[in-house]
Amino acid sequence: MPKIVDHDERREEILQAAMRVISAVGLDGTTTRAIAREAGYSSGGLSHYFADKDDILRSILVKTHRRSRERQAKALAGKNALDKLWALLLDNLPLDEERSVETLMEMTFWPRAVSSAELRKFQDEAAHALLASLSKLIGEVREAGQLTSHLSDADLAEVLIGVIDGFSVHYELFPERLPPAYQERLMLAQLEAFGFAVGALDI
Amino acid sequence: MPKIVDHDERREEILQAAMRVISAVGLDGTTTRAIAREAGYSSGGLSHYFADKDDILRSILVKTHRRSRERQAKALAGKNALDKLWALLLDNLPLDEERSVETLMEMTFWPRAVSSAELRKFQDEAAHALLASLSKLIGEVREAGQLTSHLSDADLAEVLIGVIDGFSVHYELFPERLPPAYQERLMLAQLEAFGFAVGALDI
Amino acid sequence: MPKIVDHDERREEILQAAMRVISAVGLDGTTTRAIAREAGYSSGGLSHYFADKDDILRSILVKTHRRSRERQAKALAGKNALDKLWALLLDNLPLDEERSVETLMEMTFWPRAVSSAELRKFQDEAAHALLASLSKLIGEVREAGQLTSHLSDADLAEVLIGVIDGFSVHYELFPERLPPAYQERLMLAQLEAFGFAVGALDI
Amino acid sequence: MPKIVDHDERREEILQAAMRVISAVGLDGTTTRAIAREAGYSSGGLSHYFADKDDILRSILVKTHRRSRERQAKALAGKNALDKLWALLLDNLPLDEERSVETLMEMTFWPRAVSSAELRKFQDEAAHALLASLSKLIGEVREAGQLTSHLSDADLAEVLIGVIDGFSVHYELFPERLPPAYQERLMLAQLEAFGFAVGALDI
DNA sequence: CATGAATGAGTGTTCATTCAT
DNA sequence: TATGAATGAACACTCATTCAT
Repeated sequence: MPKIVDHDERREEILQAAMRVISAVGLDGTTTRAIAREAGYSSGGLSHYFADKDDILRSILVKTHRRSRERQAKALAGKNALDKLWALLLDNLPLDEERSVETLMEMTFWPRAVSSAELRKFQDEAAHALLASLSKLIGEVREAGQLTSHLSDADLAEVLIGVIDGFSVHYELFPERLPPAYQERLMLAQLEAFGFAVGALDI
Repeated sequence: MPKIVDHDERREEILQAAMRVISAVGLDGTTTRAIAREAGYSSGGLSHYFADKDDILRSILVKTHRRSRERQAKALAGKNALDKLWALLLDNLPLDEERSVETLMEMTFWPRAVSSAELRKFQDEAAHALLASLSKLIGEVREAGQLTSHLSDADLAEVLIGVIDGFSVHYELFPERLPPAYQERLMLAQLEAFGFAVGALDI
Repeated sequence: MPKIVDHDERREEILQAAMRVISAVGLDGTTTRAIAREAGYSSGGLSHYFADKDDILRSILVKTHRRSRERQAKALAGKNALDKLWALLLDNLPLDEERSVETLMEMTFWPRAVSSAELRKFQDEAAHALLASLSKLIGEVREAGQLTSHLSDADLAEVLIGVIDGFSVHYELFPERLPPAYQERLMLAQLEAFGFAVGALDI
Repeated sequence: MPKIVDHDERREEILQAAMRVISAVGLDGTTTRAIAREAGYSSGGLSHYFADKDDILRSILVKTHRRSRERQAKALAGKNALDKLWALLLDNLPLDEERSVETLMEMTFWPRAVSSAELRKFQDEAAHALLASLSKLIGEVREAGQLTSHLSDADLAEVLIGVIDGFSVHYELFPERLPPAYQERLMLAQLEAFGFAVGALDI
């Protein structure tokens, strides 16, 4: 009997290792050897689990997005529209280690997406999905009489996603300037400023 | 008798060429040869003007920030506080080709800054400078009775810089989703939501 | 209690698989994994039957030559010298699938033999054996009064083996140009031209 | 002024080096590093002159065929059909160092051609060109009344090209068995056997 | 016996950098 | 100054081989 390993589990471990390496030295400084070493393999050991380097990188994004969707599904369950909106916003901010790493990966791939149609398409779809979710929730909040802004749902969603990604960048670069609690407070102020009934939030 | 060349001018040309290359193929795909060719030099010709590749990249950021400061100095001259604030915000958005390229460079270097203390320090100083400028102007606007928000100047500055960088990212990735006019309109709505007297703006 | 397998049989199967792989992708593109997969084994499974890759390749030649000898022994049995000669010539031409594959293997190993003394020795012995057989048969044909050429037996053998290998190469590269029937016809013409009594052949 | 080199000359030198390496260790054992070293370059030095390894290998064949054509053009000039035919046959045999190396290259690429359509096409065209030349000359010889064979021109050409390549293989593998003079004598016997007026040859 | 995970040397290739001209 | 030839380290990737299970 040969040693049997759980391929999905190994892939996950390797992706975690890859993300650690990227966090430490940047995407450009990331070599397959470094990933292999970090994951506890020798130089060619990753080939059992990933076709090539690009497969690893792509898989990081796929995994990150899937995790994010799953986490949000849980975070939003059983809430009213306003609380859902709040939960969705928080979930897209780098408020804990897990989301911080996801944010960093996202940000790391942004410049690459500029010159890669495939990557851009991937990011585009994710951005549209988030915008659509935000818009829908904002519409529901408005219908519930908890929003007074004259801006359209789409406009509001666009502003909110902007703040999210802006905070994300600044937090990754200067974590001490935007600690999680501060991000939350500012995001809440943002909602209040735009006429959301933040007093009704279940915080 | 050696040929006399204007070093600063040549350096500037080379940096422009480098930025064109980076825009086209991304920072990772950028080679010194490609920069040299784009600038009209042969492979080793840049060594007279830059110590090495890193020197070129660093210089792009230095130049970009200096240009930005100079442009803002002009844009802000002879205006009242509210108009200055508006001008400063607009100047940091990718509303024309020049600022779009600057934004792209900035964004391109973000992930590198995560793993480079030197780069991060550079970005940090620039961010603090912008935050300080914004805070100061916001304070002046408040003193002029054109701001009703109960948020602190610093908090408001932080939110505004967040929106700026968020829009920047989205514009570079999906320019058609956030055309300049739309960015302006949303930014104006943002000011209005936070109680700035946008009616008094000289637009 | 270990599974009992017929080693020789397994070796034979593996060699057949190896020859199929070589035919399909060439000797350079042939990997041990590909051979193993083609033979129905997993990656390391061949090690029970062959020491290493080279052992497999070497064995292909050994096997091919042995097969060829056995086949010729049958083909020549009970014939007169002229018919034997004809049968031997035909047997060394790629006139059917089996001989075509043998020919391809032979040809595949030719360039390797140039830089491998061991391989060259092997090929040399085989060539001498064939030359000797041809010479002997030619001598017998001549004694039987069925050959008028003034060339020596050895010279005639050398020319005939040349034609065989020339046709072999061309057939493997461009099979449609030298279909089996055409090869036979030309070989017969060759014999006739050199004064063999081809009319007496039992075709 | 930079060091100016003659690119064509350097390419030629590199190809010569590559051919030496191939002759010594075989095509499979040939690495770009070995070629570079043999040519007097360091590991990456060939990239100025060849796009990649395949470019080098392809160029060897192209060069070999071109050289062969040029040499034949000279060898055939100002001769009658029979002498031309003889010259063409000799020129395609490995009778001196230059032609021996060409033959070895040809033979080295044969097995690769089996599994490479591009390579096969290249070899096919060359073979057809030679066959056509031979056929045409044979026709002219026949018209001149110097050929009595009842075989068609094409059939005769096919047999002759077969002998050529057969001798080529055997010479490369066992040079001492088929020294140049012996090859010539056998080829002459071949012509005589097929009814060519070899007595009229200007040897 | 058979599996397939793991190794690690070796490959082709790229590219920042140096430097003689 | 400018050229472009040359270097050599680094990279992603392949693959024969080993070996615990």
